[in-house]
Amino acid sequence: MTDASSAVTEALPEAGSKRRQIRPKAERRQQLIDATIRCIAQHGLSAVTMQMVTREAGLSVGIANLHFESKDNLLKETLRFVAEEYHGGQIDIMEGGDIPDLGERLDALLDFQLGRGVTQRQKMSVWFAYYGEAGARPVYQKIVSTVDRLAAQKLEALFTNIIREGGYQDVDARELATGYSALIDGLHLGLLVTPRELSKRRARTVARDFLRRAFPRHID
Amino acid sequence: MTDASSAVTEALPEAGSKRRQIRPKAERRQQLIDATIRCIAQHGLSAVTMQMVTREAGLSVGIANLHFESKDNLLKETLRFVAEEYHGGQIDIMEGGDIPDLGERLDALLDFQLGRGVTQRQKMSVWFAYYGEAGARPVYQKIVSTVDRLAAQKLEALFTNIIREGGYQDVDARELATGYSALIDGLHLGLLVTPRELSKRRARTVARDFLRRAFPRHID
DNA sequence: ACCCAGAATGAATGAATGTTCATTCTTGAT
DNA sequence: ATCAAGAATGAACATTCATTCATTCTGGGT
Repeated sequence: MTDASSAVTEALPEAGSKRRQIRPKAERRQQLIDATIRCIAQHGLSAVTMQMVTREAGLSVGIANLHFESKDNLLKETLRFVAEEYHGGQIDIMEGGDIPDLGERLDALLDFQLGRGVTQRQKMSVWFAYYGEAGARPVYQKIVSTVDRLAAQKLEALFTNIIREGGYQDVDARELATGYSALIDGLHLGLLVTPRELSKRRARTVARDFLRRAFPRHID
Repeated sequence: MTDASSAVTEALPEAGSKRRQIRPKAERRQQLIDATIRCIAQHGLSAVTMQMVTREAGLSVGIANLHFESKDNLLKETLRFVAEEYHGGQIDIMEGGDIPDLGERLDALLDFQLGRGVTQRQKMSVWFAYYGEAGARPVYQKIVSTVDRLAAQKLEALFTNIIREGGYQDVDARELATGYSALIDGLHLGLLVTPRELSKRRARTVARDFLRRAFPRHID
């Protein structure tokens, strides 16, 4: 898990290649999940069909039900993949022994959450497509809750360390972590829905200022 | 517009009432929009069907295409209604001559954004269901952008006044408004997807602390 | 060179859904 | 009472989609 940036954007395999290839199950599964992500980002969750996904993957319709039992399951597994990739990436950074300085670690986290190119936008689309359905789908809620809780704990731990190190007064790590997470989610939403109003640069600034106001001796 | 809390929760009309009623067009339209909101909240946007909506409204299938030309249009109008209601409510408070004290006005805004009961949760579901599709649907993006921009301007104006009144230094109204809006959106998301982790009370506290940190002389 | 486990295919199937429209019913005006 | 305008109905239709499965094909093992 947590390759942090799988090649979802890769082009379709060349047309004309009629020859049927046999590949291991795990590979086909990932291929289908990647295609699903692209389809959701481009057409929206409610418009995604099996034919669309398998076509995007360059495979036949029957294969989806061979490797996943149903469409529902494919969508569920796709959400799980995106959730684990995103949260896994965050957790790697927050635990990260590779960055000893806590301020720098914060910056790296922010970079991960609001950086990157087109790929990130695709993932964002998927992310919120599922959020939209989560209210009516306990399965989705559970998947997101599980990874979310872990990431929230790690963030709280990081904040606790920073508060101790900086000797900040009147700051509650847990509450600040909740606020920061919500802020990042809200900024993602803004980037997705009103990209004209909110540039990636400005989103970064806003998030950074939030952190600076809380931890002035660690940021900037 | 901006009744701020229409009776979307009202029960179905008594069964057994076979008598067909003729009502003005505007009333039927609202009836169908309300039913659509309930259906989206309960079943998710992608599972909503015309039969489901008209049944929920206690009407026949044909009527939806009589008052709205298509399902697409019904969904579009439903989004427009929710967007205008939510943003309209905010704007009323922010412009509000009824609350002269700026600190109290901020509190009233927060109350509107994170208060209320079940109705609010229904609206939230609808809200994010559309956000999820917005990436792939320019129409939705446009509807949201339009009302969003106006609300953002009003919020910035309010913050500007508060900054002037409080003599706060090193605070940019526009940036703070972006941050606050994103924070509220993110908290809504948390309330919807992980209600177990984030109570309404805690969401309020988090948002309030954001404001207090920025405007200490106006909050608390 | 042969074989076969199981990967891959895609035409066929049946269920679900959006939309239409001929018909019925209601209401207010005459 | 009568009538016309148009609101409301819901069976019928055409389409789309998920799923199935009989068949074909592939590649590693012998």
